[in-house]
Amino acid sequence: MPHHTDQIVQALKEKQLRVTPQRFAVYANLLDRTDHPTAEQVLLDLNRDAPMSSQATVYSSLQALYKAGLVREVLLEEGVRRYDANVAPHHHFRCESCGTIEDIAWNEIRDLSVGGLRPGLRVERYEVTVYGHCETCAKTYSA
Amino acid sequence: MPHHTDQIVQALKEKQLRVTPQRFAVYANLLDRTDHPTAEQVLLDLNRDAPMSSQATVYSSLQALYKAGLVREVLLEEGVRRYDANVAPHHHFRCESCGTIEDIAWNEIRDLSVGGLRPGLRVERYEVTVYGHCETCAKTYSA
DNA sequence: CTTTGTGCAAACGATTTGCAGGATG
DNA sequence: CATCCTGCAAATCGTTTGCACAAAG
Repeated sequence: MPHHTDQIVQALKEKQLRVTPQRFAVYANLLDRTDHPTAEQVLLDLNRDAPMSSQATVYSSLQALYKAGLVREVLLEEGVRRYDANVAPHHHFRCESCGTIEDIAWNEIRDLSVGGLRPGLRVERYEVTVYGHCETCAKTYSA
Repeated sequence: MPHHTDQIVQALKEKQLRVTPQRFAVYANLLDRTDHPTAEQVLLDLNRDAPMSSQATVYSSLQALYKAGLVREVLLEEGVRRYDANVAPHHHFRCESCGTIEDIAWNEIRDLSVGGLRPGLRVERYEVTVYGHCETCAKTYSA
């Protein structure tokens, strides 16, 4: 339980978001997982035990959190929109076999020289996506 | 007209794809543009003068070309699937103001050390996405 | 001629929206 | 107590599919 109720409430309030049970639950859920779930996965998780939220509300909560800058969207597969509560700059690794996505800490990829691009372009930020196979899949489908 | 009819026909045949007017047109269209269009944009372009192809056919042509490895999908915005006939490895620049996407030649970004990742991960390839503002937008909304 | 592609319209799945009732600040 | 949120159902949008006919090899 790495995240305190108070911290979450605090974060929401700072962003002028009303603290409702549903919105709180969505954000807490995202903070507690690192698997970049989709809206539906969050919904399923929230309603695992007892009904907690509806589809429409999860979508709107995610949208609110996104606009507030508390979560980011991760787009690495066609037609799949994932969410991530880790908003600090970082990169991603995607396993081509099982599809899992894991974070790569920002400083694990260094020395990236983006300075040499066409002059006139104003570079603001960048992101690296690494594709390959995770441990498990590398073993299973090894080669 | 940088691409010859014969080359296109040749490329399709090599991939065991039947050469139909529609499929030819879709591929030729992609080869002639660098703006990473969506399926709908390709369709509109093909039917600009006279009806040339249908929605379903453009979708299936793109799918066939994609599976054959003649085009790639580019996913930088939520819910927008773009296509690119440049299948050589390269990076992308996306203007946050006008949304245009342009290619960054592979060798324009060097010295990327992907070796330091968690051992066990088998890295196959990577891609860099750079976000910022293009010349035009940098001027207009300058800061 | 056998196989594959085309085009229409209907089907689909993820996301969004309209709206009435309910909760938040 | 004014504003914003929830949840339901209907609407939307891009993409896919079923099928009859046409074209490619």
